[in-house]
Amino acid sequence: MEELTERKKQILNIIIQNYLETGEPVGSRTISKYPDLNFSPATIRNEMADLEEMGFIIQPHASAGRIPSDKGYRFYVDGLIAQKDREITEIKDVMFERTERMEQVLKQVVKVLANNTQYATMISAPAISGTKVKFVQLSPVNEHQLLSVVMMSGNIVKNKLIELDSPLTAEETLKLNMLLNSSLNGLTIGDINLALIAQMKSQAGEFEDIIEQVLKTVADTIEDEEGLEIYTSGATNIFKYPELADSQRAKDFIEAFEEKEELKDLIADIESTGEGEPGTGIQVYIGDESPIGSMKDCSVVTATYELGDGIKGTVGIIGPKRMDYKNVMDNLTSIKKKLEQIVKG
Amino acid sequence: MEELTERKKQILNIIIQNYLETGEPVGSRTISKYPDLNFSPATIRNEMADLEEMGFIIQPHASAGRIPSDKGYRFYVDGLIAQKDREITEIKDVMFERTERMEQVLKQVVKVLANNTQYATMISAPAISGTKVKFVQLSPVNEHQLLSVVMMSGNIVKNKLIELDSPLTAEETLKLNMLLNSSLNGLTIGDINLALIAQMKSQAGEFEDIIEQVLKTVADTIEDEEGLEIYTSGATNIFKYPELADSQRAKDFIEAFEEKEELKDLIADIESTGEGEPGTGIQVYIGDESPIGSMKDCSVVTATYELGDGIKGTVGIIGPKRMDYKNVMDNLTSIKKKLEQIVKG
DNA sequence: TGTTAGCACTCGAATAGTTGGAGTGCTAAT
DNA sequence: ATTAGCACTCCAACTATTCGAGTGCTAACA
Repeated sequence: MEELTERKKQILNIIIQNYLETGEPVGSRTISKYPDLNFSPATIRNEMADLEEMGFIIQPHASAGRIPSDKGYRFYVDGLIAQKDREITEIKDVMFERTERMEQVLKQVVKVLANNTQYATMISAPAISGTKVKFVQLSPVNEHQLLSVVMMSGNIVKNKLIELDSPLTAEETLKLNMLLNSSLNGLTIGDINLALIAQMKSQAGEFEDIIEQVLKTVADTIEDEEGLEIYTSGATNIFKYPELADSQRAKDFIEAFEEKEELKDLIADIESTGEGEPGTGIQVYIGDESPIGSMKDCSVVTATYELGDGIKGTVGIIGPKRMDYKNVMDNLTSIKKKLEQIVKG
Repeated sequence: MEELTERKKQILNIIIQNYLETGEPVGSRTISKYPDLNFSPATIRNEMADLEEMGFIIQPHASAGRIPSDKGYRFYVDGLIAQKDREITEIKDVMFERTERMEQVLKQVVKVLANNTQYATMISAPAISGTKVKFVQLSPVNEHQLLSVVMMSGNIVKNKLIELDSPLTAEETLKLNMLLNSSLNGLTIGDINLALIAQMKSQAGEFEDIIEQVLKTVADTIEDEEGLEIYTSGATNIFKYPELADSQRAKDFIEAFEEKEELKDLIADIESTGEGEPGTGIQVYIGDESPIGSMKDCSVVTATYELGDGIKGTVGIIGPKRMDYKNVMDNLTSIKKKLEQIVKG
């Protein structure tokens, strides 16, 4: 893949910026009108054909202008991330005064962010990310019940009664115990990802139900202890963006916000991949890059905030791919700073 | 208004039931095909014209069949409520086993209900409804701040600092104190309804902002103490009903579920009006009867559950006007029973 | 060689007609 | 009181038709 010439970059940026503003496909005539680009539409068209061939832009249909592809957005966003001088948009709300409880603060944060950006927002409560599984023990209670005991670091123990469809032999129980311990020992919640779960299930064969229930216990334990609580706001902002507002998509999207399970997966993914550009703590998922199916036509921008001692949380904004990335990143940076100040100040 | 003849009742019931099933306007031909009604379409049409004149049914447009009006639904629902032999649809989920915390149970309840009915559901945590306002005191702190102190029964005290646009004279403060105490003293949260608020505001004249803030403090106090928590589920089920699924309506509806403030108003209203038919504890709001604007095209069916000692909560289902009232009422009755058993068993 | 004017072409969005059927109200006959 | 018959209405679905924005290509040009 050849490098982009300066002029191509310029045109690509114009296309993206214009599309972000208007939401309409951008044509060659429009671009040629930009003052810093003195070329005829025909010339622009040639360049656009190249850009399309390289995969940066797309033609929705033959007689329309171009819109950015995911790769195009990625180019644009990477450019934004590179320029470090993030402008701190002062959050002017009277928040963070009289912080009765962290919970209140977080609820305010998502609301303010949703208001400022007009996108959907979420935040995870600060949590210690180090809690690890120490051991797991399945013990038969009777023919139809199995007691699962999970111990986490810090000697936190949690029990759960699992109902069995059919009795388990002692040997089978032993095998399951070994599988669980060898797979889970020493792992944090962040390490337990979908791939691992799938793998364990396949190894467990017919007992995958039990695996699932044990994992649920582990998850419950960690959540209870760490309080992996997620607050959201502005999910209905999705209706502001016609390309997302059809009912099936909107339903799935809002459901993800109502259930919050998928959001937890997302946050786990974020925290496991580590922060994007060093220092900023800001990460951007464009379209399919996000692990959540119902958000494949969205972009997700997140920031991780740290309160010291490994206590951290994630705050994120989810909107259409053509979101105002700059504003969103500024807001997140600002919020991140504010949150981190709470502890110190 | 003349009484309905037996035949008119029969026809009206057929129209409603058919419309509930199909969602399509019901024509005279369709009705005449019912086995227990041996009349020609023409005869039915005459009756239908009468029913329309009386306001029980509506013609969406000139060449369509009829659909029930709110009054029609009311007729039908009243008929349902009258027949006391509510069928207890056994909730077959494994719920209520191992009730770790009430919170968990309630979250399960709304989910199960939403699944069973395919409507949106809500439940308020059981709360002591007896907490009353003992006194309210406004004290000037300085020119721009006013301290409001609210004491509730049980000697629960809550403070809030109110910002003033302009200073208040001693006389004005006294007047406000008197107004607040005379209006609020001895009232429970249920007694403080919109009408009362409006009345107080009008009496307060230019100080209505202050009244509002004081009332907010009262509400906050009660909530904190009583934990008026609301759990919801299935808000996105609204997309299943085309007549409600247009984006503006859906947005407002789902927003109400996200914010929960309006739901609290609704529950306050329910608890203040007392239970509908004695014994059942089931109440039905059809369309405009509900106090929530975003639900004017919906029906709300609620049941109040009591855990004894004045501790009670409200569980409700919100769906389209053409909801399956019978199934919904059965489900609510069943849940109500189950919840009340938790304490006893 | 890079740029541009000109032109035929394509495609979607919007608008306007066309049709068919379901349902009605009215009248006159039973 | 009931019903058959009929003219009428209106929506929903479908089918042109038009319009304009935008393209790719070719040939001319600097």
